[in-house]
Amino acid sequence: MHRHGGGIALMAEDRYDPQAVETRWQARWESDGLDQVQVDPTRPPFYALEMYPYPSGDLHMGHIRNYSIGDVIARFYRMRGYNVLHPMGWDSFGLPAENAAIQRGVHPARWTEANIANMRRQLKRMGFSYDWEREVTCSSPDYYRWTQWLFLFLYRRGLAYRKQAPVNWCPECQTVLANEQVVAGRCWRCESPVTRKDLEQWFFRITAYADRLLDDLKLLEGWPERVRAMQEHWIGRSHGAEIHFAVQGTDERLTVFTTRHDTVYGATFMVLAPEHPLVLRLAKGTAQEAAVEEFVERTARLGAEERAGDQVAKEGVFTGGYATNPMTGEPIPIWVANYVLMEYGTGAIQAVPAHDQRDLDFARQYGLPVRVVIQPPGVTLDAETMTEAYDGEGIMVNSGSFDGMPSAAGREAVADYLERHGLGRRATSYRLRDWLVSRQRYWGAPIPIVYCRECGVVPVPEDRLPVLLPPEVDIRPRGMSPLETAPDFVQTSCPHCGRPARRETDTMDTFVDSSWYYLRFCSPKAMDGPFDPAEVSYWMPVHQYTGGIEHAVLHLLYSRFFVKVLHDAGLVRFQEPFRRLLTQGMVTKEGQVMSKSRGNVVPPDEIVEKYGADALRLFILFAAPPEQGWDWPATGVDAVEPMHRYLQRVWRLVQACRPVVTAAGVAGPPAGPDAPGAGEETVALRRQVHRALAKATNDIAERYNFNTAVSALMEMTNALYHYRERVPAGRQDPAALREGLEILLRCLAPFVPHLAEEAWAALGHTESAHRQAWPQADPDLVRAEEVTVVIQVNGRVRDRMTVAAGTSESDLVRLARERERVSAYLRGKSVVQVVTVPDRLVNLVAR
RNA sequence: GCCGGGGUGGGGGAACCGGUAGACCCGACUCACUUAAAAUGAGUUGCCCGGAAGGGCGUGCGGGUUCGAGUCCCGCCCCCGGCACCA
Repeated sequence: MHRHGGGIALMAEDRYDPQAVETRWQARWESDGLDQVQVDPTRPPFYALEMYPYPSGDLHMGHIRNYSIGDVIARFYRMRGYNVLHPMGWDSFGLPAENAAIQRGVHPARWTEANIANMRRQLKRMGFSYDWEREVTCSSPDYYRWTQWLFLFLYRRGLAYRKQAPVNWCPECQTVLANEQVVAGRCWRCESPVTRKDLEQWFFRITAYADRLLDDLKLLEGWPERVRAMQEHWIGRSHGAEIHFAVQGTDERLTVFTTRHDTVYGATFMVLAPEHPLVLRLAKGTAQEAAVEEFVERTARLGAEERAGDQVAKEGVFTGGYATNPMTGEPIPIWVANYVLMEYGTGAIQAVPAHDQRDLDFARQYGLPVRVVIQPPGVTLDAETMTEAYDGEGIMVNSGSFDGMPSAAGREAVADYLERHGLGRRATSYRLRDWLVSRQRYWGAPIPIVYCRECGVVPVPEDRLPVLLPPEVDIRPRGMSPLETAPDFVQTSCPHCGRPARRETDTMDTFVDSSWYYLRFCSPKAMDGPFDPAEVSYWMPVHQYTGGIEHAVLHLLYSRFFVKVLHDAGLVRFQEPFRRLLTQGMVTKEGQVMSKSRGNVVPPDEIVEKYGADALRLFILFAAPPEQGWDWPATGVDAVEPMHRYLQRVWRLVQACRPVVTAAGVAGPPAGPDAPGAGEETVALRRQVHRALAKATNDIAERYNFNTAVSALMEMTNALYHYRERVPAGRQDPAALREGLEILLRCLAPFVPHLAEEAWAALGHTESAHRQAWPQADPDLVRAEEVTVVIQVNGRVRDRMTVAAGTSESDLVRLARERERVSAYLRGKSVVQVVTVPDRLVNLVAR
């Protein structure tokens, strides 16, 4: 055994210095325009997109993870010959800028600019390969002009409208919120309990696209199941029926929505939502009037959480009115209760306590009758004593001429009957509501609408866009739009008749900005429209979108809606914006979200300073598969150190091999596995290198398992290191070493672009490592020559043997039975069955 | 409650189609180099019994299918994320 003492020794000055190397190459790449792209019809496009950040001031670990993943994908596809669009921009409208302005007296625009400058610096320092020429900033007039244009585009298509409605109000943010932005009754941003307000607001008619948004989820095979499930649930389509109930003593009728019209004979009472317009009218003049009024008033005051939260007890009062069950003709009492929502269905339900748990709870609480109309298989329900409603399928009973019908068939039969007799009709209901886009805040795109006393609601003509945000406005929140306080903004003339008119003073939800930014990136400087159709048709749809799961419903649903509208107008050819979606897991610290207020932030800047961007990138990719949540280790910044050590190891390897592999005559291919001169160790090395290459390629392209791709590259490094260290110099093939090193460096390029480039240049290359083709694994080398075959006796591993790959099954069995250790286990027994898996195992079943 | 994802060494995580459980990295331990330490390199490291050879146990729990189960099936438990009176 020969030993080299200190291994691959290096002089101190040869240490890899990430700070110097990384900044040097960043400057070089920038001046070379390495990452800039144009449409090129001769090459296949690949649009690699990561969700653009809100410019909060600093990159956090979630960004680093998101963008490191995206950068590997972008660089990988570039090396595979694709023309890769990889842009970055800023989701720069939004509340934090205003809050900072209020707290520190700095204008939101200035605050935003400063944050963008810092975060752009941080992104560049990470070496992400963005085409910065395409940077978009959605708070810039060049951008929001087109956001306004798109608002008008929706308006002209009847998809933007104004209505008076009860809306979610966040008292902390002093603005309204869309349903998607209310999480468990609280504001998604500040977590304050949301209250209700009755306001006239602008909405986008996303419900008109509910069916397509739902049905087309099936097309999104490249999306994670959980995201599709979340959207499916959010849209919440239910097929059922509307049934009309006549209100006794009036001409009124009450319509309910139900998915269980097969249970209509069991409807023993009705329940209305407290906001239902009929509630007060029904009670009027009855003994119940005062009680109903009191109840309605009391529930109206409550916020969403207190009103409809999980732990809120059901509560209601009898309205004094009766309806007629259209099937039985019986009078049934009409109640009002907190568990019925005005927003869903018709705001009224038929209560079938025997077959709906909520109705049963309510019926038991108030002593209302229970009637069994569906008989489950094998059990007999007792209406008097049952405490659990039976909501499954069964046989209809107590249901007149429908008795004996299975419930599924009964639904069809009842629906036919209702339709035939004008008592109701088949209907579909959705959870999805229209998207409320008005915001009573300053830092957003002004809604481009003017109100004229003569002409009414008048859109600002497209050629007068953008409607600019006035710079000097008192933005302190006061429950109304800050733009109200800017007379020069508010007072305008009607674009239609020229008379004095008022501008709309609300701004748009910032999710409108992000619903189309991916289109703008295709032609960021387009002057004639939000995007250039030719450029968009080359790049779109996005091939790979990477971002946080928190946008599973919000941003991803809104963007899908926008694309469908644009598609219908013939402006884009595709139906879906994002072909493949990768949602990376959250980075936490001690199980908690990293945040300044918690004081558990691991600052990327510090890591970059200490170990370099490459080490940080590699660390976060190596730690866990991208979809998985992951907790930053207790060692904090220093957790990255092992990756720094690995990069030093790669560098030492390259330095040590350099004189040998760059010597004259080494450029040719190494001797093949069958060449007479090829030493055993050399072939073994090449097998290891090519096998690791094949694994890394597959892990990146097919599985997005960057952690295992990195581990394959580490194994490749170890194989090269051991070859160089342990094989006697005379038997080392410099060409094989060179081949291995060059494969390694090209594979490392997407992960650690700076080190790869520096080492690539050190091997004498003058063209960038990032302009190289991704290496191809040689199938002859990937294929194993010798394999370890496991020998089992009765399913337990008892021995292993090394045989030539492809050894026949009969030979395998013969060889296995010859083994001493195996025969010891077989002594006194007879083999009754033999199972072989070629190249893997032999299992001898003996008794 | 419903939907989605998990539970594997001291830690992060591998095992892709039912076929060598624990790749790779960290930590720990031993050794070399060093006056010493760091760095670097060589090695050991799932648990238990054993001096060793060797044997037994082992992927949340209980069953099952199979020559063979981390992987498939049935029934549970726990953790994370989403939704939550949606009729």
